[in-house]
Amino acid sequence: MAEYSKEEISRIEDKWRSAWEKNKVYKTEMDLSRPKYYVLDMFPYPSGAGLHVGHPLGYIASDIVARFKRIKGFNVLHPMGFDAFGLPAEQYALEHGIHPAVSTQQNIQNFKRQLGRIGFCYDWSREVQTCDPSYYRWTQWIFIQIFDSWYNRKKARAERISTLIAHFESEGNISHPFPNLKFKAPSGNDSFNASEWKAYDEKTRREILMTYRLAYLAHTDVNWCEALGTVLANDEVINGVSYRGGFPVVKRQMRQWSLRITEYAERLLSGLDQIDFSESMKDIQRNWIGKSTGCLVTFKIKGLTPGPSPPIVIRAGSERGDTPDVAIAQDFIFTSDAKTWKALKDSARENRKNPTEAEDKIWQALRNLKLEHRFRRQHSIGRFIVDFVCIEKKLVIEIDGPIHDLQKREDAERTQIIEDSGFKVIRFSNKLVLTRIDEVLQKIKTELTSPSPLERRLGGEVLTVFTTRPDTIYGVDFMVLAPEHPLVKVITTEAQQKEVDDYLKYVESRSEIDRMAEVKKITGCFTGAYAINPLSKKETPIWISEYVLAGYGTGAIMGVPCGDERDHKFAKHFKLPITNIIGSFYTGEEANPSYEATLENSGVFNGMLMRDAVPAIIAELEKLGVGKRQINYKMRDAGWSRQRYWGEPFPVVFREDVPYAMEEKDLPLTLPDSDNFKPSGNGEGPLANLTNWIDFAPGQKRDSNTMPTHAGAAWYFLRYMDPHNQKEFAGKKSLDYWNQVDVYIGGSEHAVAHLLYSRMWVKILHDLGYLNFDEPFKKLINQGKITGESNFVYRLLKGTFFYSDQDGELVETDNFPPVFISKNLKDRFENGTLSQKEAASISRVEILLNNKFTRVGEKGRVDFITKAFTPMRVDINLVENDKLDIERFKNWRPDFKNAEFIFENSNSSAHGEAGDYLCGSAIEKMSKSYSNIVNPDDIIDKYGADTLRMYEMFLGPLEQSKPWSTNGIDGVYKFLRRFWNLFHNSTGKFGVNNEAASKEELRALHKTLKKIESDIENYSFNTSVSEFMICANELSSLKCNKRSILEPLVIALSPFAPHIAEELWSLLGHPDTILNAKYPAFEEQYLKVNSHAYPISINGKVRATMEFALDMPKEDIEKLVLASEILKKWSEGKPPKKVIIVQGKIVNVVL
RNA sequence: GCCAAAGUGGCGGAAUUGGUAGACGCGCACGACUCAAAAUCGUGUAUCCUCGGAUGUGCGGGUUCGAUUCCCGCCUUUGGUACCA
Repeated sequence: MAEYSKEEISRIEDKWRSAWEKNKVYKTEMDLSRPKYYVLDMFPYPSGAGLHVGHPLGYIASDIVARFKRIKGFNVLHPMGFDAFGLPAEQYALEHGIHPAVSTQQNIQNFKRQLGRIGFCYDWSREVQTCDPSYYRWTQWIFIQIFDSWYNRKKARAERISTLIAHFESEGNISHPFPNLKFKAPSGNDSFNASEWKAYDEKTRREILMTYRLAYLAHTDVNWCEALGTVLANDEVINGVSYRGGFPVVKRQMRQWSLRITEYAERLLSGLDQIDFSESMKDIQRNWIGKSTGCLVTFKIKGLTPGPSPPIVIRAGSERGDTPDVAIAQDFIFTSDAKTWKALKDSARENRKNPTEAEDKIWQALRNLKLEHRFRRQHSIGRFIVDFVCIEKKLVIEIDGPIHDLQKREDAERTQIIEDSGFKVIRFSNKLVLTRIDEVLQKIKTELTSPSPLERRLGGEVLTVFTTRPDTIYGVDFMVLAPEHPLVKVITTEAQQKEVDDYLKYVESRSEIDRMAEVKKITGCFTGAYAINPLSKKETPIWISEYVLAGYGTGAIMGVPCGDERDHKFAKHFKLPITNIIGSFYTGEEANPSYEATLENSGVFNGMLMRDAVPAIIAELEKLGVGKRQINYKMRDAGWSRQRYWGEPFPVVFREDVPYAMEEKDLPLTLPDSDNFKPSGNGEGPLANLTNWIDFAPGQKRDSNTMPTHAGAAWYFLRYMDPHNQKEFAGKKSLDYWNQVDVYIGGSEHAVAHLLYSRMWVKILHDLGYLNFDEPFKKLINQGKITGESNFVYRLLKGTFFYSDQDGELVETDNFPPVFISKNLKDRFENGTLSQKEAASISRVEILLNNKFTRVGEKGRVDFITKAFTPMRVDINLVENDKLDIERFKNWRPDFKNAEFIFENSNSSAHGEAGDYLCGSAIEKMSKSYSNIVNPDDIIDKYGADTLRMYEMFLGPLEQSKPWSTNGIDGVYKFLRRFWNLFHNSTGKFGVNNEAASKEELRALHKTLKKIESDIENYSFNTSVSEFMICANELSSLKCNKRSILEPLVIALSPFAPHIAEELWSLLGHPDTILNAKYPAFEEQYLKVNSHAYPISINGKVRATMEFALDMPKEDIEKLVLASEILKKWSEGKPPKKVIIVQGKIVNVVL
């Protein structure tokens, strides 16, 4: 005796949820005898705001797929977990003093409770939480594997670092040059050989290996916010200022971990062809990877004749003590600034008095040689004192004593800094000087006779650019360097020095905000130098400009104004001549980047189509040895350090500043418990505050950073396969069986970061032999975002209350309660179209406030003298149909207790009497901070989980974003009731009969079975809900309550509305759960019709329909149509010109 | 700016190897039941109209017997990206 009422729904749903849990129906085991199917949701970050109706959209869809695949006979893996490390919990801890571990667990419990109510078929025994040490133990383990790997470009795969060491030992790095050309061998060369490698000490070797590791430590930019004293994540920086507070953010270098994802650029790109992601998703990733094919072209720099090589002035560098600035000055020699010079003077003198044996030996030898260049000893350069220096030849000689051996690293740094100032540094060991002084002197002589570094650069150095348009090389009118380009220091002429200095200063002064605000602003400066075009031999001026980025390509470009818009603007702005190589394609007004033009003014390439000239010119450049085919990627390596507490600690130990991976047996490195989450203030993470943890053993240090939340999310789908494994991140058998995720459903906001990192980690694990697949996700579906409707009240701006005092002066006061004005009234007030009545209503409030708040001695008057109102979001639960619930609003926040309102309805009194306060509204994303969250619990309380599930699907196509609205939820609710009623008689008693089904009934059933199946395969759930409705409507009108029809239908409905389906299934007499039923096969025979109502169109307009048998030949149809009354009526006697008959579709007669 | 997706009744949306545009639902209107209301059930519901018809899928063209669907050119919205040579 049951009606599908609210009480009954809640009884049924509760009953089955607990039965499912009790019987562990969702527990999944490996079963090699059955095909597997892996359905995955993007696991949520458990926020304090709880689940809103947007979250379940994707989860419902995946749940339908999982349940459908199960009744189709697959062994379905459908797990859920939590992405539980992250910033919000840490910020919450800072604000409320609740430990992230505690708030995270609370939030997870709440999420699980909410998810539980919707009836998902998750196997919770496989739950993972990224913040659980038993999970992040393996995140750390994988990190170590990545750290212990390098990318073998020859084989295009990751390998163990041991294989790299083997290469180094047998042949140095000749076959596997440094991944980044910036790196040099300790000798200063681009490569080293096997014997050099063998001679390096442990630290040097480790430093070299670091430049190859797939997880590596290097100095990289962070977003430093001085005002907040902390480092910010990229998404906490908006337009160059901090997301909170709007403080300026600058780039600052810090030593951090990065993942060398750039090595995988090509495979991440080509892998897209094998996976089923939407085209737009692939485009976003392709865009991000940003591959461009082109070539490097080297231009000779026209020799400069600046007279004697200019002396060098070194300023001691900034307080932080990094690289000193270098400038070329006119007259005097100064190798430190005055202050540093002074500071170092005494110790230099001291050193000169007490030379080491080796130093003394060299000094005497140098004097005896009577060289034409003078050496100085113990001379300060920048902030260093060097052993010997020849200023004229910019040569520094350093003797490595026993102390030097202990500080190789510092020495290398020091050498670098000194060399950056234009000196060449040569080092000799103490031992060498003492035993083989001749050899040493010979080396010094050779150095003195060879050109100085500056001369060397000027004479031999070339300017290399990257271009995707080598075909335009004859159109190069100028070259542009990034301001940071190292050549700038070298090539600038005396005449241009000041201008260049000023420009560099300007660029430096420009903050991120300025640059972002004025992206298209054209600035630049001529260096005075010229480059020689390798093909046309033309000399073109070399400029610097901030529109050229140091970090991409070579940091230099060739300017082709007729073919590139930016180059064109640059040329116009600085009035540079423009060479036209594309004839009429260039109008003089704007650049034309076409490939279709025929080349002119291009020497031997004249007359060639640009498209064809690209390879031809590359070939020519390669032949001349001045060009090389090159592929560039926009993508950068992924910064992997976060200066945060609530994340995975890096499983490394620093000894003498060299990082070593922790041993596997020592994992996990657990996050130390602490209540101090404040940033350390010096740019390091909060862990830096825990010195006991950082300096855990003598001579050993830990990393104060933690990993980003991407780390835990990069592999969680693998852990689900074998979540309790204590020995491995997942067992090989499980990995092989469950394999790739068959369908992954989640939001498109993870298009780049999460999906790229997951793909990269899987590729690495694959390369290292742990996985037999190298793409994690076979198919990706992006569910649309569900946006919410926020409501606004309009508060009179603070500080806009005035009263006039005794002397009639207006005095500002804040002595008044908040006043809110109704939406439409506010609009009219703002644009000055208030009616008289409304104006009166407002002045009534003024009078009222006047009476209420004017104090003794404040003989004043309240005036609204501005029209400024602040929109303020109000909790949507206080608003219904735009009307604000005044009483609840007053209790909402304490400071609104005494709020005053100016109501919409001007007829009613402003205060105390009835009137409506109307709120404004806007569609925004659902967020706690917008107070516009719609909680699925409320919907379930009202309609039940089945209705919620079907309604969310009915809302529209899964992938489409849409605003939440409950309009129409009744339709779904009514459908379920109607469906229920098919199984019950008018008194609510359950009963089906066993009569044979009619043709119509069978047709209705099988049409639905077919449509549901194909809709689920196409992720078109909104249309499947429609189909169920149509079917229920048809069966209702057929008054069908036959078991043979209804039973299969319940199975088909069960993925969508599992609770009602399970109840009906049980009422139908099945003791086992419907989850173990089989999806009924549809049979084509029931769908067959033998005739079709052909629409008869005349001249393309449908005029009538005629019923013909489907197998009627065209000729017969034509005859019948031509003879019909319809045609007679419409042809008006005109003879038919042509008759088109599409069998089973349409007839069209052309007159 | 560039790249991508999308524009269909009052609303959510359906239909694309080119073949009856508006399925299904909401809303609305009318009717049945009821003393009444709710619930439920039934009927109708793109627009215009001289009631025969005409128009209609963002706008303007084109291809076709036939275009929401294909092609060209615009407009608008949303997402991605931001001087990437």
